[in-house]
Amino acid sequence: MSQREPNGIESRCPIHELGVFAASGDAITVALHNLNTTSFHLSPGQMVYQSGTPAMAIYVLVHGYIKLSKTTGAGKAQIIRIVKAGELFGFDSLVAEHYNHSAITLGNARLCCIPVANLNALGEHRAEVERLVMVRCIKELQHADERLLELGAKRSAERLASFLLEWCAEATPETWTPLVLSRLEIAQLLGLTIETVSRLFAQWKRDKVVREHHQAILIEDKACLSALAQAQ
Amino acid sequence: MSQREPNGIESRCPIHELGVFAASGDAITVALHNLNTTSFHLSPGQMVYQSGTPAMAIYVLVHGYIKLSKTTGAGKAQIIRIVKAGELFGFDSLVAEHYNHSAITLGNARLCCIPVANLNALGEHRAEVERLVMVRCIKELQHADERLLELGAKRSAERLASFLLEWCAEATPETWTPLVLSRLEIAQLLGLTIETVSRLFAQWKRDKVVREHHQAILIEDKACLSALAQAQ
DNA sequence: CGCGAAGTTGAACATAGTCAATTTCCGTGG
DNA sequence: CCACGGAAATTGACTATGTTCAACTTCGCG
Repeated sequence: MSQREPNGIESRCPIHELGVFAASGDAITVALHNLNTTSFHLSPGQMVYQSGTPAMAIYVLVHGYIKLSKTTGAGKAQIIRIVKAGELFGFDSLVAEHYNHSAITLGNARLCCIPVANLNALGEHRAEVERLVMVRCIKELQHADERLLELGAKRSAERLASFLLEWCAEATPETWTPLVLSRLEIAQLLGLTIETVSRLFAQWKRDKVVREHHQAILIEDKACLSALAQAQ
Repeated sequence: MSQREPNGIESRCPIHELGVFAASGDAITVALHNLNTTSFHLSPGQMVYQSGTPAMAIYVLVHGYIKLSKTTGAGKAQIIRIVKAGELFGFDSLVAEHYNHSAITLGNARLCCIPVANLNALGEHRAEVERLVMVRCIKELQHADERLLELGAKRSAERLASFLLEWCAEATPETWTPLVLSRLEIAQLLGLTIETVSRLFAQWKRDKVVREHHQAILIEDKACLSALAQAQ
């Protein structure tokens, strides 16, 4: 799967600089060079892989955001996870024939493709890389546990409040955080409808809990939003 | 083999006979003996580990069922996963200080505890075992994806129908499947209330879609239930 | 039997969904 | 630079799905 950049040149993948493999020692860093991976750019809304398609590579997101989603028999979509820079996705390729969800870019993205076949090139370091993958996978599982709790046991306001708090987790009280998701995408992530999300935003803007400018948001009253996230 | 014995006495763990490690070769099977794990019995409703508690072991369920659950700040519980015989749980111990959910038996259970510290005893085979853990973990992640779709994008009837179909997946048209979950537990698994679950069961019994005897169920009209699971 | 827990059922209610009408936003072309 | 067009978002009115509350029944077990 070798997509090309607009200029047609693929660039070396900065895989060893990424969070995923940041903790690895020198030996493994060197070994990763053997993967000879390349990074490439994708435009907004492009598909990295589609659900049901043969799974042959695991990916590292270098820059941007990716949404992983699944669709119901009736055509209703659910966003499974939002992948952030430095994270791994496409684990399916390590155990299954096909991907069990689709991966689509949100905005411009740069990612690094690691064909599973290339893992053999790692030789003795393969185990170390697999260990890193295992660790990441377990963390995703923990994250999934949390999301299951959100979807199964929380109301609309609690879900959206929790989401905003997590999304803006790194923001200081005065920094705006780009909201790369549309209302539809937020709805698909939280198991709600566009209208419900829109109404909650409107309410909270009136109540001076959050502010929204172009595509960015700012939490004005974090305490209040935390309370809203905690149910009642 | 797994001998039965009263509470308190531990017996050799039949870990190498289990589904988790069934695919492993002879070398790894021998290596697993080095873990020197023991299996033990738990009564219905006993806790294996509690959310927030130090995580120091990964478990293999030898016999019975375990529910993994999480609780909301407001005290509302969500069942994350039902562990079946032969499956692994407690992955958290491999990456985190604490478990992020609780594990409780459903009925009598026999399980095998693998303290993560003991993995060092595996020596060169550690990587192979970790690979097996990684594979299982990825499969759990796929399962979690499916559950997220259920909770986020399906209605009550679809969720319950899907659950019953999966639960009775191995049943032939005439075999009864023990339903080890109470109405409350089904509700907590599907993000519904006891009453909603009860009403759906009542409806489907009237419509001759399912039958329920003591603690067992039988799907009478699988086609109909499949249709119900598919939304509309 | 008789008790308590689990499950069922009904009626009222509330949360979120649906449908529809606007409005806002944003990119494109005149 | 403005006007236009289409997509996204907002808002309102209505509806429906599922929850809540409460009464009642059934089940399992001493």
